[in-house]
Amino acid sequence: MELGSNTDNIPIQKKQIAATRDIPGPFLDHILSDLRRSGFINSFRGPKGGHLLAKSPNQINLLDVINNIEGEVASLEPDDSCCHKWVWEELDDLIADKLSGVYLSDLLDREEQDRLSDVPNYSI
Amino acid sequence: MELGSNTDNIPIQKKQIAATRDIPGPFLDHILSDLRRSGFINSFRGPKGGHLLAKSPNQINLLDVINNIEGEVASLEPDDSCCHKWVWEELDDLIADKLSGVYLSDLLDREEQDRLSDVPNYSI
DNA sequence: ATAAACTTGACTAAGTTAGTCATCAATATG
DNA sequence: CATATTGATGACTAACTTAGTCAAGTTTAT
Repeated sequence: MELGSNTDNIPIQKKQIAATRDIPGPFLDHILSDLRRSGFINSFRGPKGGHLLAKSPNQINLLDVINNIEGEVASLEPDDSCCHKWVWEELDDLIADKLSGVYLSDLLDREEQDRLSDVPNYSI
Repeated sequence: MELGSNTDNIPIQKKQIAATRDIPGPFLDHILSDLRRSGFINSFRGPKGGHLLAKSPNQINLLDVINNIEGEVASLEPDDSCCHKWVWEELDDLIADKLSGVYLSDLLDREEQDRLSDVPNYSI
């Protein structure tokens, strides 16, 4: 989200992400590492280093992110003859369909929407 | 499933369920206990005791079973203002919709279907 | 050269799941 | 009415996952 909301091409540093999104720094390392390995972000070392989204937010959907980072949503083995597998397969398909239709840009839009509708109250 | 496939009104014993469905006896105790507490089955003690479904298989759907036994599918607290909650809410609704449409009778039908189509092969 | 940043991997604590095990409670039957 | 058969319950355990911490590195702008 933080990288997606960054419109200029200057890398954003871990410290800023951690502070803004309230994620412990050392844990954020792992998240960034996962995103990097999966090709969602590019990272740059050294002073003035940081992280940039590798694709546009409207080309990144939740199914891709989850599949790449946590392993397949549908974690049933093909040869798994467990009873009633069909229910879980149908459910997996449903979930995959839903998630593949939600893009990072949707999350960003919604966040902006929520921020705007959060009307400040000045009454005493 | 085992209780659902029982058409006469004679209670089925834990031992038979454990053997047919390949579930360790002591673990089955817990499962039966959960089902009993949630009102899905009635249990009878003593010799000739056993377990019976409390409702007809077409009145038991997966959402009810899961909600009663494992707690709500949608385990988000109402006051949880976590970011992007809306995605998970929409997903929860989708899953609940799907599961509420799958009845124990559906599982039983499908199992019977699979059993029948499992054509034995007598070729040498 | 050096300090600011990212990189990696080993470790840990809490929570969940799938069990085991011992003990108790109810009841059909001789 | 004794007793074997069956279910009921709760304390415990092992494996796995998740959300982290921490201590080394490596890279690079200045």
